[in-house]
Amino acid sequence: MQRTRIKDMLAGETGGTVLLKGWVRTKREAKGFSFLEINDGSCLANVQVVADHTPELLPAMEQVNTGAAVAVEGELVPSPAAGQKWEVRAARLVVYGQADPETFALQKKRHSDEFLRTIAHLRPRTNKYGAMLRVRSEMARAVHEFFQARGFFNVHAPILTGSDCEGAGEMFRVSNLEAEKAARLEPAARAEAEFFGRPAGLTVSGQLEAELMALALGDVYTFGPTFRAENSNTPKHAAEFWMVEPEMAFADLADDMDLAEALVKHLARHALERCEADLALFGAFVDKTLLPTLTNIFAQPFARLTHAEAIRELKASGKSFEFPVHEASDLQTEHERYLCEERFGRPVIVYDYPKEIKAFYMRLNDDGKTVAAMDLLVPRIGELCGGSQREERLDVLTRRMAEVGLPEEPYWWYLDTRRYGSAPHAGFGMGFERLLMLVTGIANIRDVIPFPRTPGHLEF
RNA sequence: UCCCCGGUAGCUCAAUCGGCAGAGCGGGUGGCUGUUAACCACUAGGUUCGCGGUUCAAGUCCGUGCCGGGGAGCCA
Repeated sequence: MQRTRIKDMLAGETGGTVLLKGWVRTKREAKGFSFLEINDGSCLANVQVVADHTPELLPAMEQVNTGAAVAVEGELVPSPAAGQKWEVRAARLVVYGQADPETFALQKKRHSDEFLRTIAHLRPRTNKYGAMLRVRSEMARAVHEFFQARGFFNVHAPILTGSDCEGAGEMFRVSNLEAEKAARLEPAARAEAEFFGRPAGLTVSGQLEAELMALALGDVYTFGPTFRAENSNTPKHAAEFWMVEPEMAFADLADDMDLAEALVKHLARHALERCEADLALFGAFVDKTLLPTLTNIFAQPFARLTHAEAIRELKASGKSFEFPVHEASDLQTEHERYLCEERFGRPVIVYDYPKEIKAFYMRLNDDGKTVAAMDLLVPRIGELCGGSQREERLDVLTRRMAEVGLPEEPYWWYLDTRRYGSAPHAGFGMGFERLLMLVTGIANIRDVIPFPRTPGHLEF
């Protein structure tokens, strides 16, 4: 007999014989029978099993505790008691794996996020993390749906890279050499001994490669892991995270902002429509304002203002910020939060930043002072997307590289795209975990990825 | 990396001025009950993060290290 997932079982209108397999959340003993709450991960809801203490069922039932993996065969019938529509009257009970109640870490009570991080191998079996993982999967699907419906191609950027200075952050070194042997070699000899014959690292961004693909396929996006060796210890940074990076040929900054806004709106709406039960859990126990916040995201256009206008808004606010507001500086976290949480009460896109505080590949505006960059800021989290129109003019690009002290040689292939058939193009990066923080209300990036990698943490 | 706060039972926390180490939940045993964060009674459970110091006496004070959280920077 085929097992029935709880999600399908509870959605059905008729009962009948079912085979149910899952993990016991709680066991309640009564006189002559027991109640089991079973969860199989297919949805947030458990199904209640009623098992009489018959000679066939009792021996197995005595082995069952919270956490055990079981199979139950029985009749799905309307429940006579309040609390659930259906329940299963057990005819057969098989225990696949027991869970010793003396040592099993997950209890029926609520656990702190900090504790659950120390048992990341077991936390998917809790309501909150099960819900997060289902939403995560659904959001990944929605990202692909969004782009593919718009004619974007999914391209796979390399994870191993030889580009030493992509500019987005500190890179992890990758080597197959034994550490002791490598340490004894001179730099040149060491590079030669490396697997790739040169220093290698893990990618900090697929953007440059995505640009190459966009200048051939038109509209593309990458969706893959990204690595930053920054010693960042904050609720919104991880050393390994997943990033969505669309890149569009024949597009300018306005197109870029339109795409980012449409993407975030689509994902917020999709979460509300397709993850209703799981989001209700987050709305009830994680962030009471979650559902209004998400609705508000697609209810109205995002605010858009230039960096200079943002500075004026901040100065006119009359607020005393810890960090002074200055025309030549990037916005501080407190500034970002003021703009989207207080001043506008919705997501905000800030664009046209001073060139000094942005990367070399961003397109120089006609004023010669600003670049066509944009940051999409959302309440609570701050920067969700960061992007720009790319500098497509070879002479301007090489001049900018010289200004910031970047050698041209390692970027010969990048510059080649500006020599041959260069075209205006634009794109951005969206941190997938930050999106999940927005959509679930979960406050720490370590809790929206199954096994978070942060400084000093490589367990699991 | 910098600033602030914290580390006590399996978990969440309390312990007054430096003076006998506590509670709830969870576990075990028994009872009761179509129960549903079940309930009632009893019970076991401690290197108070490590090291060093002050003191008659340290969970508590001092120094130091490790770990965790929050804020900042870096950014997605």
